[in-house]
Amino acid sequence: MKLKRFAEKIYRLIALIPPGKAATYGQLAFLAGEPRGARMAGQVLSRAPENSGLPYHRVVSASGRTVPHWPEQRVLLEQEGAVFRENGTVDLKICLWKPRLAELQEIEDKEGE
DNA sequence: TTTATGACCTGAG
DNA sequence: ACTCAGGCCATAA
Repeated sequence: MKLKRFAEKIYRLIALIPPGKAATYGQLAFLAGEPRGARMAGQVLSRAPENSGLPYHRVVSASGRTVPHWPEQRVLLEQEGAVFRENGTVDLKICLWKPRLAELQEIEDKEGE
């Protein structure tokens, strides 16, 4: 299953997002090697295990919208210092995560495992 | 096989 | 600056 590997990458990427910052589904999908997989990324997260310790709350839509039916997400982000705008979206102008190349290379396929 | 449904994205207007 | 239609892609019915 290819999706499994995609999901794996997504998880590893999310683990890299620092507090106070946020990544978008499309961004993650792209970094995972699936430029048009934004939607799939969302799907992966929606089914992701709840208690894996990963900072799922640091993933928002490209417009900065938080997850529907999960108001707590905003609180978590604000506690870390993330900035929100009047319209209730994350201010990506400030909080968008910009990964360094070095970190990304760590993620590169490890085929097995 | 076809249709509906999302934790989506982008370009128009 | 915001809304929307159309495009996108895997899954479920």
